[in-house]
Amino acid sequence: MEDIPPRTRIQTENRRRILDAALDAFSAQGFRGATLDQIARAAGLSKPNLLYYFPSKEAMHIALIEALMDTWLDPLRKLDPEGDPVDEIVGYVLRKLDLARDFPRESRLFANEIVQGAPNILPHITGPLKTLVDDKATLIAGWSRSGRLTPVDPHHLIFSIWATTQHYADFDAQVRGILAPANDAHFGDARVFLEQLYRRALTPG
Amino acid sequence: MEDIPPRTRIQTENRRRILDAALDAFSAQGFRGATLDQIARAAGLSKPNLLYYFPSKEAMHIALIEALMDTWLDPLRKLDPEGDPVDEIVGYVLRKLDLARDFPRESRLFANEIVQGAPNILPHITGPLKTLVDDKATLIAGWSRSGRLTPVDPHHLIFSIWATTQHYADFDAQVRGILAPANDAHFGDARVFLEQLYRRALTPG
DNA sequence: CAAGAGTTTGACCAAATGGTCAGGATCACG
DNA sequence: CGTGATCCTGACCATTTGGTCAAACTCTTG
Repeated sequence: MEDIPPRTRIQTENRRRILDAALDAFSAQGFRGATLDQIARAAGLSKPNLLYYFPSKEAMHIALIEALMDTWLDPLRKLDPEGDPVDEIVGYVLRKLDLARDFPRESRLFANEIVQGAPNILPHITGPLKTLVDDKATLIAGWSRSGRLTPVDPHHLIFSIWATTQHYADFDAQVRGILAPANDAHFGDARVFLEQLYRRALTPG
Repeated sequence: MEDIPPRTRIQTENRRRILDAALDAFSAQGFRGATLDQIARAAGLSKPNLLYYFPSKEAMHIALIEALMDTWLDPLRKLDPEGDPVDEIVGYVLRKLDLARDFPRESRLFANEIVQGAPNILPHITGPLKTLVDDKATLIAGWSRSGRLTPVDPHHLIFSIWATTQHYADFDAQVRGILAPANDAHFGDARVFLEQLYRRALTPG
């Protein structure tokens, strides 16, 4: 639960490098697929040195996931009850898509964890995450009731937004294999498509 | 490439049991997370016996993925140029959702593979899969041009359908954690939501 | 039922892997 | 500059894991 904050500069810097290397490894090969040797090499440290900063491989994994959860849900928290419903949701979609483009490793780390049954974060999902989602679902339901948003199941709307946006990070290999783009240009097309999809589906009338 | 077909009844039965156990293991824990001992125990066979039927762990993985690819893309192949465009696409969505409900292990196996960079199936993705998708994208683009479908980027439409439907298999742990359903009832709600989402977004006018 | 093909297994192995530890190097600071 | 705290490492260890193999068992069929 409580993190003892790093004290020295060396600690700050080395913990950062370790977590960065570990994020590379875990997101690309899953928890079991990543090895300490590999992480150590990428971080430029020796294996025992890794274990000087983190008591175990699992501790690195947990540290990464906890750090992730914080920022990951930020776009959802920003859903503003005062704004225009359709604009708010479209804005959420686009912010989430930005996250997928800018933090694909974090997205894949999360995906790996959930696909394998969420062994380390089920409590978080059924706790704070569920609370937040239920809260925003109520907001969306209110918008629907007021007629400013097409009536939809709010939970499944949120699921669909997660799915469509994270898809570009998690299934990047497939997307690139099919589109064969030289760069990240396809994110622009995805932006246009998703905005249109949700705007048309959610605008009443 | 070429499979030597099993000859005896024992071979047929044991290969089936091994692949079933391997699918359980690989889909739940990824390729590296699954162990031969675990698969052997689940299949009710000894570890050396496993390796009598398959030359290596990887051979099991490849056999599973190849078997999967075949049926996985069937719904997309069924997109009928003669049908009503919106109905065809909605039908595709619902068929894909049925697959996610009925074959979640296969979906997760595929997800694990892609998230980790599709090391074993990139050729298939850039080959036959891309060909099929490009073909159907052309069909959808034609529907759009004829005015019977809202103009959309066909590739991203297909991606969004994959994402929203497979989400219910791949992120099952998260969906259940948030909805806390006692059974598979949420698939009914997903059905209603997705049909509405795509029908509203794609119907012209 | 004899015999060869097909099937199964216990014992074993090499490599990989997460982790430990005693001691040495380096740094911060009085 | 001395000294205690912090940082780092080579050597080592136990376990796990994918895979091998010779021998034994069982099934089929002439």
